[in-house]
Amino acid sequence: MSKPSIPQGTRDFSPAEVRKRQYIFNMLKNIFELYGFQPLETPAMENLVTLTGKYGEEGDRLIFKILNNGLHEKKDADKAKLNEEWAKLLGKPYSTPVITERALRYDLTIPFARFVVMRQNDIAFPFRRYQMQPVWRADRPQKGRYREFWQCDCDVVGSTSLINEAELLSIYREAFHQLKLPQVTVKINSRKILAGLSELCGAPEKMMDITIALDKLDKIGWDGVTKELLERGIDEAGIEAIETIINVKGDNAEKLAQLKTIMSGSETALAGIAELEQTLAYHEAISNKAWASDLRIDVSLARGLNYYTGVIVEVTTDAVKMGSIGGGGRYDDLTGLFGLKNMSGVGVSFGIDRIYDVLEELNLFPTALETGSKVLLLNFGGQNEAYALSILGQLRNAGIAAEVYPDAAKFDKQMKYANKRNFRYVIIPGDDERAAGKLSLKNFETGEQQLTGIAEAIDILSS
RNA sequence: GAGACAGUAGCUCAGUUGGUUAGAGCAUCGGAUUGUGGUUCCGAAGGUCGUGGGUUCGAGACCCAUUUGUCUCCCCA
Repeated sequence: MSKPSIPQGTRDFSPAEVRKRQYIFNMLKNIFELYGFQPLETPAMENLVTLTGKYGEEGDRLIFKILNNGLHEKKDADKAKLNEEWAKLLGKPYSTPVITERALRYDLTIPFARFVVMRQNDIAFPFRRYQMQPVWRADRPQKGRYREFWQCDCDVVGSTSLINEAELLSIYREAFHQLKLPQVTVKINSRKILAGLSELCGAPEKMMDITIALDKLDKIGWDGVTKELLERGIDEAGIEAIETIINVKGDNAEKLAQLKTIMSGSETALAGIAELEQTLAYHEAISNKAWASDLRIDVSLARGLNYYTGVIVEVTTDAVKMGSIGGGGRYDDLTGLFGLKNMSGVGVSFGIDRIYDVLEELNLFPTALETGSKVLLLNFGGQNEAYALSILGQLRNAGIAAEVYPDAAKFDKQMKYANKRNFRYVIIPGDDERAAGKLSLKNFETGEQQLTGIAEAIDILSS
């Protein structure tokens, strides 16, 4: 007999783990609702064509494809076709509707864009929605990386106002503040500054190369970035220009002022700088001084996804060695991929599995999360069992979460069960109690026990 | 796609340059104790040592292959 297992990179969530995850989900949901976002859910699977080509070459390889079923029902002609396609498939990274035409959701943004295009006539724009669902990636799992993980996304589509950016920054900072996550940095940058950067170093067509190299600054340092820039065909003068810009120091206002001077030769960069300035001003107006996170302009922030066009954001914590715990940005033409032009959107995503791992590692979950039933009724069988059931019904009618031990097992066994399940009270409805029309109520934290009437017990349990 | 490490009871792990019948803790079940748990004591059950081959008088240990998992690079949340 082989031991059961689950697929690599997936996890079961025990009752205690689910409660902790729900603690995060509920907190985020409340914030999203407070900011006027509406819930949305989309299918676990999408048509493959909806997803392919949206996440870059690397992303396409990481999409989980679903094998068509019902193959046994195919006619002979289809079977021949099938064999032919299989032969092609085995050779190279190739896919065909004969073999697969559906795939598991890779993120929440593309399905959202698809939804917006499909329902464009019903939606009141600007449309603000949040979505908390699992996504799947055929990546190699490692610390903080899973093949099935949840994203909590929050996007506004149909408005170019930077108020949206400012509000999303607030949502991030409010959420991490409420979760009490320490040493959080919300990094902000603009794709337009990166585009301007590539103009200034004389290689506007190399923007992707520059951003990819620059994104690794934290990991490989400036020397490593220099090396990578050279490999990607940036000349010495260009690298020097990049270095000047990267080395801009000071608070956000000081950085912006310096960038304005250094990058005055690029209209694009100046537009990006103005965007950040306005975003920060809006954010200042709606933010709360109590939020502990650091909101910092970081010119080296790049972000992988290629559809971002304006402001980009990424959230990290220095408290634990972990990749980013959230990210997002502005995409001017997301729905254009599905034929709807001039529909700008901006959104952020919370990586709640990583947030969970960080809170767990730092022991930051509230201790009172493990609730569940408050009281267990012991079972003495026969008429006592019937008596216990009548009490059980009365407790539940009074809104008290209660359970009865389903078998007339040994007293000791039932008590041990109550202890292990962390019940706060145990009710002992035995012969004596039943004869008196009362019950024994034992407080499992203090060990105290008292004989009371049912109404009085309900009073105690309700408080 | 590339690399490092690991796989022994349900779980976490010991296991001496290769030497009788492979151990512990926790969990489970039974008993001391058929109305009093969390902190008692006694006992029982539980193993093709991931799989296949090889070296050897002898392999849980050494070698090769394979598989699964963890981690790192790449990329990402």
